[in-house]
Amino acid sequence: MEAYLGPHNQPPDPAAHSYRGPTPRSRILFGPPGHAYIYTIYGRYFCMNVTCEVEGLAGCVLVRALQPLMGLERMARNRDIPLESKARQLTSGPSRLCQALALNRLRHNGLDLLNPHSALQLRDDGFPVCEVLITARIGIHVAIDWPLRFVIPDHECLSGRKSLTGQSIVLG
DNA sequence: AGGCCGATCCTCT
DNA sequence: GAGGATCGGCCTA
Repeated sequence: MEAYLGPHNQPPDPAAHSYRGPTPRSRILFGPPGHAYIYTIYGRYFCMNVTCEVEGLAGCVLVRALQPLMGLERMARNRDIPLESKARQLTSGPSRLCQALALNRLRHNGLDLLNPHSALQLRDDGFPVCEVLITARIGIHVAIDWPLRFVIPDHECLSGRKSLTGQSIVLG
């Protein structure tokens, strides 16, 4: 995951969509926490974030990768890649995982991920994360060395193998 | 009204 | 490792 900070932070995060204040696209970021912010990138892909700050402030995490546990064949079909593809090919990358889960801006932007009636929900599956590596974010052209990317070291499904240098922290 | 460009992915070398 | 696809959104005039 990667964090993108709202303009209330000092210094403000110039890589964030919320940098210049609310716009029609970024209004979800200024809403309540725990909601999906999905945007179109390069005219053909989507990326999904989870809003994190209280209503009125912006701040989110971009989900860059996930480990698929079930429905792998369906994800492969959604991605239009061979059914026997490895997990990494399915969901390693912010737009790949949106393809795999068939997430799009029209249907999923703004959904409350903590509402048990939502079509898309965020739940704790109890996965034991014991070590997190903090690195620079990927694919941006400003604030390129801010330590705001959080990864599980050496995980099979990591996106962007590059820039794996950073500070390691142990949880618990 | 027009122009620029991106929190990417895939293909080809 | 480099380059093209592709278009909505945001800025400037």
